[in-house]
Amino acid sequence: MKTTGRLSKANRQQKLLDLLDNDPFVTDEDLADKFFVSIQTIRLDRLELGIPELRERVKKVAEKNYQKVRSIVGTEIIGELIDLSLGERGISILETTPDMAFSKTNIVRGHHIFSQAESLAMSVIDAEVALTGVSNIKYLSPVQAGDKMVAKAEVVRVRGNKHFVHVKIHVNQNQVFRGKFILIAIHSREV
Amino acid sequence: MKTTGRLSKANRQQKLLDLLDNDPFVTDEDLADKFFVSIQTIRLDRLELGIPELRERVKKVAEKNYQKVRSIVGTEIIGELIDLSLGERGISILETTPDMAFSKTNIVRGHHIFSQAESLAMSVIDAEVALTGVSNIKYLSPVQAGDKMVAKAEVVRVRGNKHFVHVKIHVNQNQVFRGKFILIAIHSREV
DNA sequence: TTGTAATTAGTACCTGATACTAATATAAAG
DNA sequence: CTTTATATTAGTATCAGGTACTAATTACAA
Repeated sequence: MKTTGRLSKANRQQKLLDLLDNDPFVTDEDLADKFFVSIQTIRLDRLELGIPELRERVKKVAEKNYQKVRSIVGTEIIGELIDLSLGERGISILETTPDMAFSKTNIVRGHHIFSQAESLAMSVIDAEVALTGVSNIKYLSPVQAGDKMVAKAEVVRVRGNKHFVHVKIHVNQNQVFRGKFILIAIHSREV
Repeated sequence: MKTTGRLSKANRQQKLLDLLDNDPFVTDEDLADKFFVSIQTIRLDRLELGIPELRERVKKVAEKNYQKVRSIVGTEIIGELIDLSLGERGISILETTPDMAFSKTNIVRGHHIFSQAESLAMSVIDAEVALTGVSNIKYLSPVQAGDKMVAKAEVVRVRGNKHFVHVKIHVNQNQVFRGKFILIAIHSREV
C-alpha cells in the first residue's frame, strides 16, 4: 500500500455517489485527487455507476431550479386586465412563458392558471379586499407555454359579503379551466 | 446580402439580452441561426455586452438556488420540504411574508396557499412531472402574513397514472386549507 | 470614392469530457 | 512461485462549446 488513503473499489464508488449527490459541481480531476486514484479510474467508476459528466450534472441542476426563480410573488393581478365591469364581469389575458412551465413537457404549471383565475375573480367584485373562501376548480386540458390564456369572470350571485364568481379560461376558443369561487369581502375593521 | 430577418446591431444586441435573460440555455450557434448572422458576430456581441458563455450561464443558474434544494431531489416546490415519503406523504413549511399578503388586511393571498399545496402534492408523487387534473379546494380561515403554514400531503389512491392526493395546511394547530388534488403523472422522456 | 464600422473567416488553444486500446499493478488461487 | 482475474493507469483521437486573436471582406455613409 503506497498511497495512504486508498480505498477498495466498492468503497470508493459508494463514497463517489454520496459525494456527487450533495455536490455535483466536482470535476473528475478533483475526484481523482480526492480518492488518490487516476482520472481514468474515476471515469470508469462514473461509467459503471451511470453518473453523467460534470456539465450534464450542472445542467440538470440548473434546469431544475430555473423555473423557480420567477415565481408569482407579489403581483396584484396576474395577467392583464382588459375589461372590467365591477360587480359583474371581467376579462384578463395572460401570455404564458417557458418559465411558467415544466421544462420537459412545456406544460404550464397549474398554479399559474389558478392564480390568473383567482386574481381576476377578486378584481371583479366590488370590494376593496376579498378573501377566497371556497373554490371548486377544474383543469380541462393542459396549457402549453406560449399559449395566451383568456380568462372571463362573471359574478353569478351575491349574498351578504359572499360573492359567487365563475371563471372560465380559454386558449384559442378551447376551454382549459373553469372555477367557481366564493369570495368573501372583508370590511376594513374586520381582522 | 440582404438576408430577410436581419436587424441592426443595437437592435440585435437588445434582443440578445432579452432572449438570454429568459433563456440562458442557448448556444452561440443557436443564436447565430436565430439572428441570421455568423457565430463570430454573436461572440462579439456577447463580448461587448459582457454576457458570459453558455457553460458559465448554466453554472450560475445552477449555483443560484442550489443550496436551498440540495437535500431533496427534483423539487420545484413552494415552501420548504421537510419530510417526504415518495408515493405516500410529505410535509412542507412556508413562512409567509408581507409581500404575499394584501397590504391593508395583511391576509395572505389565496394563490400562495394553493401553490404550496399543489407543489407539495406534486412532490409527493413518485413521478418526475405531474399535471394537476382536477382539484377541489377549500380555504377554511384566513392566513396572516408572518404565519408559518405547515402543509401535509397524503396520497390516498393511485389508479393508473392518476394520483389522488389530499393536502391540509395548518397554522398553529388550526387548519386553514384543505384540498383534494388529482394529479396526472407524465412519464418522462429523455431530452 | 474612400474611410469606418460591422461582419465573417480562420487558426490555435482551452476544459472537461467520451471512447477506445493497451499496458501494468495487485490480489487471489492453484 | 506462477498463473489468472481484476483493478488501475497510460495514452491517443475526438468532441462541444467555447476564448483569443488576426485578417479579410462587406455595408454604408460622407
